[in-house]
Amino acid sequence: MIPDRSLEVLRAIVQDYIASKEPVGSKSLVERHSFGVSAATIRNDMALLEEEELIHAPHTSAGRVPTDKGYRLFVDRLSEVKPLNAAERQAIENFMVGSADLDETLGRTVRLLSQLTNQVAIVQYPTLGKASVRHIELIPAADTRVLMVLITDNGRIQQHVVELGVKVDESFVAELRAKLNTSLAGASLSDVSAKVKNLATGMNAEHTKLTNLIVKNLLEQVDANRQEKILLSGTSNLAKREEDFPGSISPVLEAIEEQVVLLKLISEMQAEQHGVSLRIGRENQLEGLTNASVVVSGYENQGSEIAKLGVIGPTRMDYSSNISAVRAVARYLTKTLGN
Amino acid sequence: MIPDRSLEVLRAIVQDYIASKEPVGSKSLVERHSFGVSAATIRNDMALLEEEELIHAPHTSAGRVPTDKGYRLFVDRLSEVKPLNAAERQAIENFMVGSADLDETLGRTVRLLSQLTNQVAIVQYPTLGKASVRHIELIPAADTRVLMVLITDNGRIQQHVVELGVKVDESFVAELRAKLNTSLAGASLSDVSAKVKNLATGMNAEHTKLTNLIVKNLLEQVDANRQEKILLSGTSNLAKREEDFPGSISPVLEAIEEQVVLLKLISEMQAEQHGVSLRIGRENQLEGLTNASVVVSGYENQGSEIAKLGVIGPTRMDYSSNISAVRAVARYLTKTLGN
DNA sequence: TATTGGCACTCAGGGAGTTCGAGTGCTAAA
DNA sequence: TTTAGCACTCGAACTCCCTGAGTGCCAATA
Repeated sequence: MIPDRSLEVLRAIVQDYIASKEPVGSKSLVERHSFGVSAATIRNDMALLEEEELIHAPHTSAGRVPTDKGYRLFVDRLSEVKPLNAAERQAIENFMVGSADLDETLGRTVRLLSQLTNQVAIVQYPTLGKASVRHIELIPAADTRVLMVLITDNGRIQQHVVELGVKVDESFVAELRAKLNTSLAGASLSDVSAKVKNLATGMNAEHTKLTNLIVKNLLEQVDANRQEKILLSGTSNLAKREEDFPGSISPVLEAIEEQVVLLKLISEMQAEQHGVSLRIGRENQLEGLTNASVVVSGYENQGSEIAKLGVIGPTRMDYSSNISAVRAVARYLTKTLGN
Repeated sequence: MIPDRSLEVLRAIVQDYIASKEPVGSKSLVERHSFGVSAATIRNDMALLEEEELIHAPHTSAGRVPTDKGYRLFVDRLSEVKPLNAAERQAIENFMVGSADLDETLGRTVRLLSQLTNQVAIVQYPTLGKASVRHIELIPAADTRVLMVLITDNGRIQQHVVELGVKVDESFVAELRAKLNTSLAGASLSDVSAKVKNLATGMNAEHTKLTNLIVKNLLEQVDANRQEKILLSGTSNLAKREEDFPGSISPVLEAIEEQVVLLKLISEMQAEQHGVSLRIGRENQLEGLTNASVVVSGYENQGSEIAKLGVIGPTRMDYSSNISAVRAVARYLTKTLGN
């Protein structure tokens, strides 16, 4: 395999490159680090690293730049996670304190994360998948419409207007509301479908029709699991790092504006070591994100992971800091939701 | 005042500059437009326009570029609003059809607007100001908490978790819910404060305390009028027009990320002619938006304006098209909400 | 008085040529 | 295996120069 010193050289290259944003050459490397060998030796090591496609020279007479593969090896084997400093911890505490409902908590979280990392932060709303029903509300909203509100035990509230086509009878709505809550309160979302099946038995034709319509909408809403929501913050941080994205930042912005794609991406990411998961450059397999890395971690409520949060930045990012920030914020959010 | 032909020259300069993105000179001007006079005459007119600070030369031997003042005169007096073409109308129809609730409708609207104009689109959520209460829901959410949902007749739903500090009695919550709805249903939001004043009379000490707590939260929510929400879309369009923003697009992105500031800005804008309102460049009086223009229009529900929508782009934008797009989308949204 | 042709002048942008220096790979010696 | 030495490469930065679009002004003209 690759000898130890060569790995040290890789580590040094990644660190210097992140700090200076300039391709790093053998000479400056021996100056800044004490390898105890000469530049020529380092050059041999670099040749080896290039062979392994861990680094790459932009042109003949230039220094080297880590490849995606090089960054990957770096984060997996060469970097240690930087613990947050006191100021950062304090910032987290301050930011999260006193948020009342889910919307506000997540809103604060995403802003916190973008400020902490100076990257684009994303926070996914809790998925309904493992949650259970806390309450269902039916509220006549206009002549022929009913507003259905579904509240789940992870604090999420979904609302949807159901168009019934005919004028609704308030007392019937109240009755249906009671029925739904009796049969569904506490039920896990995956069980809703079964439990609600025979709700209309014993009703007259019109009421059966209405009930089925509402039930259909309820199931849609439960299933609409995939229509997840994402919060974004710190887009302007991308523009500040413009030079890190060859060409233009425009495709990057486009990619992160496509919430559906973004959701798919982070859903696919499974936690690796350190409790975080990351995709580097082309690993994202997304056109616009070839020069971007994504760091995500899951956050939990009641012991089960409900959704993810993370940051997106240039492949040339400070992985140690960002990983620890994402991890810390995920933990704090889990803690906050626990109360 | 400024003679007619000089104004024609200004119009031509604005149009050519928007199309070509190059400073426009006297010669190319006479080539592209039939003024019936020579370039030298046009130069005299241009000197006049420069005197009036309507145009400006980036450097001695370059063509001219409109100033903010020049654009202003152009939109106010020289441009006619381009009607949308059939394809655009069709796009609007297609986009808006079949959206059920407010969230979805506004979400579609903002995406539509950004696609139509190729600019950054913003849509403000309906303000509560002139709305009235349709329904108030109180739902025990955890031992010591109650979820309060406020539904207004403009379709907006606000929710908030109230921490009561003590274990709540479900039947009392139901009773309070009934009371609130009896006294407030149909009441305009500005009347809520008065109508709710004596709600706690006749209750025992603990219930009085709880009631007041909930009422306090309700009023906060009603007052939290200013905590408006804004939807954004098409941020990547900014990056595509990067060259239109001298320096960097970063300050522009920062400005539009500051929702509070943005809200203040568009709230201040009062409709001028054509039913739209616009701010050009420095008229925004916002650091980051000195090279940006904002076009907004109000949309309505039940005959009164409830909020605004619009686009943000470079001062060098196609005002005619953008004004008509904003206006059309605002109308369609009003129509959609009317149903 | 308004318009025009003519003319000298300006200056950003682009291309060509040059230098500079950081960086490389290779080789032969330690 | 490491190192010193050396010839070589090539992007970045600089200078110099030219070009051409554009200007302002003036005297002649309609």
